Amino acid sequence: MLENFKSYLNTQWGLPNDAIEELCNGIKTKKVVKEEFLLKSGEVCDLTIFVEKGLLRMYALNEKGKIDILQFAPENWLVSDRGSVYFNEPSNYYIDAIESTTVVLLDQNFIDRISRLGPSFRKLNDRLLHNHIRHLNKRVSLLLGASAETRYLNFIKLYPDILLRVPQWMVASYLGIAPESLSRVRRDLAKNNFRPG
Amino acid sequence: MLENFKSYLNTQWGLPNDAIEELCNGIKTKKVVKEEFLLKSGEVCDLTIFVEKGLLRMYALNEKGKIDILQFAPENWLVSDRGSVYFNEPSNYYIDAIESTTVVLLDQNFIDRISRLGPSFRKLNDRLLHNHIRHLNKRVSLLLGASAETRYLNFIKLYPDILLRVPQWMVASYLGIAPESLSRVRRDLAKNNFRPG
DNA sequence: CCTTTGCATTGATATATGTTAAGAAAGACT
DNA sequence: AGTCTTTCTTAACATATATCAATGCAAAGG
Repeated sequence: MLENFKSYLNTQWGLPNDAIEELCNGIKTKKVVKEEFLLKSGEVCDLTIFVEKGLLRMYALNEKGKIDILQFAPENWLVSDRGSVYFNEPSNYYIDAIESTTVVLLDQNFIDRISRLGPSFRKLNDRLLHNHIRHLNKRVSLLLGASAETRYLNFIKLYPDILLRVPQWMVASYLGIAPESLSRVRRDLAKNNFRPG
Repeated sequence: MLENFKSYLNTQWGLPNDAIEELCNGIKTKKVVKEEFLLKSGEVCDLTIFVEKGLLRMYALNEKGKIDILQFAPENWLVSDRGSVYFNEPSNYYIDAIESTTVVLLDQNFIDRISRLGPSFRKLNDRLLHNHIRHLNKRVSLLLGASAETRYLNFIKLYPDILLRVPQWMVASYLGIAPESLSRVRRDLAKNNFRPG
């Protein structure tokens, strides 16, 4: 139970095993069935989600009422609307389960407790924030200036595992193109002897 | 001299005036002429730039060799490739001056000194990071699912001042469209009695 | 086992946006 | 003032991607 989370606490947070057991006592976990929501637009997001097993997505609804996927969150990922948490304001995003998923819910109480154990949480969180910004900058620049094909190739390199776990239309949604367009991009790549992986 | 920066230190960082004078002693400022670079792709970014007066931009070159503007930085803004600073890796971005600009260069030495003055710097930095992520998430979701017109209208609302200070083709570059397309978007908006401001 | 449902693919067509080229307007420089 | 440069606009045309509709397929559920 919670193997991934405990291993994460150990390797990423640098916590010793006894502290981990201590921490995990009052911890909230949850089984999320496919299509169940952990956050809906309009709600204030008050927690960070660690994915123990399974796969989540975070998305927005666009002006045409369609889903735009901002990010996927497979095992060992943290996902949250950080803006909503930090500024305590309603979120514009949804987080739900693509697969049946086991998550660890990190609320303010947990953050407080882990912060008291030393500065390592703060350091990790700082790294996560910077990494997130770096990643988003890259994403923005690809969306600004790269073709659908380039964006798709980049996606494959970055998330080869996710590619195999979600339907193609979700990849298209992440890339900002129609599923039919992605199908054609793939056909053209195949024509030129491209093989993923 | 450095009025904006000092006022920023006071109101945003919550520093008292004597501490500010103390801090500003060894500080590095720089006059940047139009088109002069503060960061080039391939360099490791080792500082954060505060814009005292003037206007900077941060951009990437796309696969066609064209400029994609990630952000503008007018007075009282901080700009930096945070990823490059934090992970000490080469940047993919450029930062240069759109107008003749006076900047304050915040290097590690400055950060160290200001950190010693108390926890308020840390808190502000944390807020800046979260705000940045919130902003980038919004930008990504607009690029994923909104039309050029919607993105332009959003830009006007968000940066009415910048609209008047940069050539239209830079706005187009920020929006991820060709300058001719922006021209058409504007014509169509005008046709329907739209007036900015 | 059959039906239903969701997904991927394809073709035909539509639309938004890009490209090229030209000219007009506005600034910058001498 | 005149010349050069940059910017903006417009038009004609090209292209990437979207939309609509139909089909096939495979997995899920009765």
